[in-house]
Amino acid sequence: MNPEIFVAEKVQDALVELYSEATKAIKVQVQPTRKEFEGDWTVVMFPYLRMSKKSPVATGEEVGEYLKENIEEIESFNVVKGFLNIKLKDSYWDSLFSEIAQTPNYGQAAPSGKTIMVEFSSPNTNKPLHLGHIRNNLLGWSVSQLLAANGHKVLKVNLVNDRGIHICKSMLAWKRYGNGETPESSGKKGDHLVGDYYVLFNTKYNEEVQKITAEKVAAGLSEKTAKEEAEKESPLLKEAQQMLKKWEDGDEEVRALWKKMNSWVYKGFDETYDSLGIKFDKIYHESETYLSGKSLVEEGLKKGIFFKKEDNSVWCDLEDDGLDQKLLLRGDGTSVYMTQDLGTAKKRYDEFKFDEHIYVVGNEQNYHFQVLKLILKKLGFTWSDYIYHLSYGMVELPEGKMKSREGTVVDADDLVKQMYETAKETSLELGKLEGMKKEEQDKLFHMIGMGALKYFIIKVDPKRTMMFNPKESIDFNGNTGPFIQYTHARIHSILRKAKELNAPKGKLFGEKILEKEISLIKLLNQFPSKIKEGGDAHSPAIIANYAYDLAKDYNQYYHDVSILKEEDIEVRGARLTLIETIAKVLTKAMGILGIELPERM
RNA sequence: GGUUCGGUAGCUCAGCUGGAUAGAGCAACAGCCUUCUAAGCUGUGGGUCCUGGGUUCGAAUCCCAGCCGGAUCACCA
Repeated sequence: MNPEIFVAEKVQDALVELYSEATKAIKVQVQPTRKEFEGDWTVVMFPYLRMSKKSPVATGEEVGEYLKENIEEIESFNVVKGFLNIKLKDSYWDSLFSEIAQTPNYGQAAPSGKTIMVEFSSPNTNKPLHLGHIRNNLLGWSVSQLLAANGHKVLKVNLVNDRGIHICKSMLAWKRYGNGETPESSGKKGDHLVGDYYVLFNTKYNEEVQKITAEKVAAGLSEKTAKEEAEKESPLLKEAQQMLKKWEDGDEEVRALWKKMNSWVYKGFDETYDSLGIKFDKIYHESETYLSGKSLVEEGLKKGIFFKKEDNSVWCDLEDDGLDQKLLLRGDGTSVYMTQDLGTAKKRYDEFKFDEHIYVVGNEQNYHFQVLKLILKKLGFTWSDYIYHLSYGMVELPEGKMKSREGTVVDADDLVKQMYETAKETSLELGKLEGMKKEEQDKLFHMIGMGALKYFIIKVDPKRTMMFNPKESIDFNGNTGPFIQYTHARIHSILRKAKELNAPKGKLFGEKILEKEISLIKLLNQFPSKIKEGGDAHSPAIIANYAYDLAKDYNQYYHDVSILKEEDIEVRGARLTLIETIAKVLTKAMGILGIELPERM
């Protein structure tokens, strides 16, 4: 049984026995004893003073005395002010440890029977992925793994935004200025090639706008109105809009080009996903879903949930819920973003009957999801309560927000490459990889580079805006992925040597367990509850910070104790099992975050 | 203006279901490699936990008000 619950129960019993049944009304709060005091668990006595009618110290003494008399597992106690510190016997920790060590796949919860759908990534196909997408992808992936560790069946889905004016802009620029350039002919990655034409479109468009504005200003218009008009009148933009219209009408030539350029992009995306270690169970394309949801809106209109305006557009009034009116269908009957999302949500529910649907989408869409849930609820779908928007903050640079127009975006592929290079440089400098094959080294550098990047991003609470400084780059020392990877590698180094020495594992500490060992066991014992907590909070950051705590504690232990030189063969065996268990837990924890741990580095 | 998220060390971040003297890492400084990998360990310095009230035996944590910053309130997606 979990020691925390064990202590809580025993204290509760003692309170009832000593004072009154009424103490049951106040839940016993057990917390780990601060390390400057002696003991394992601390119970605060203040809430029970009314029942005991004694001073905090006297109450603590009385409860402690009762526990020591009656509970076999309790070694001793002390009272400081109103805090009752309880120390459990070494044998208790020893047997708890052996239980943990023997649990296969420790930390993995039993199947819950629940199905959870997680939508994440959801890129546009007109430009390559950047740092913001990386945060999204890493969050989506690790949350999925975290939910799986909680025993849920997880469906990872990606909704690719493959149609719209943005891709038409790239297409138009390519057609007009591209000379038939392809990824093969240019040697560029497909998504970057298409992205370059998107940028080119904007450059040409801006030139055009500037020129027209100047003409209008010369004709007597004010700077502001001239610019506004120019932006609308730009022939280039009009052409892109026509292209979109043609696309919607199924124009063969436009569709063919669209297909071709998107296929380049997908190939590029696949490479990026691959380097990040990300896979999906299902990929949706907006070109297939963008018309859905209309029938839902019409249904709601019939039921009187929505209303029509003079121009035939359909709206939902959310003013009673403290929000505004929301457009659901344009005057010409075409759908908007919200319409599609309503439609796809229903389709997905009908298909999978999910118990929860998580959308990993940036916090700029908080309003959208608030409205989405509300409208689904108004339409009578009770499962709207099980939609959860995992909202995350932007990644900012020291200069401020990333802006594609100003060229301040941090490209995902560049960053991955840079991480690899830094890992390589650092590793070679330290020179610990003699005798390792080139390919293995390459794999390792990628593992370390990605470990650094992923950990850096995941360890921050999702809802916070986070800072990324490319100049200082990502650290490899301290509270980082490589630190944990390194810890793991060193444990394995010891285990390898132990094997050579034929040292036995699986022994028990008996009475020779050290304080530091007990605190490591306590930490190991927390793992399942951390997984639960992280899952509830939808925050893999909790797991990341836990893994660091464990690795950090291990490192201190490592410097205090010689495992292989320990003469007592029982103790040595127990220690080997302890560090092996730590390695196992680290592997599981970091696996949830999508970070691999090497056995050598 | 409405809604919403944030404000903790010079910097990046933990801690927030109320508990004892608020923690890491980076940066600075001082130590530790014939000993299981020094991507490590030990130590020093560094704080009006945005401000002001309130609740409580006890508030970084909960409530209220205010200040600052982000996001959003589109016939874009």
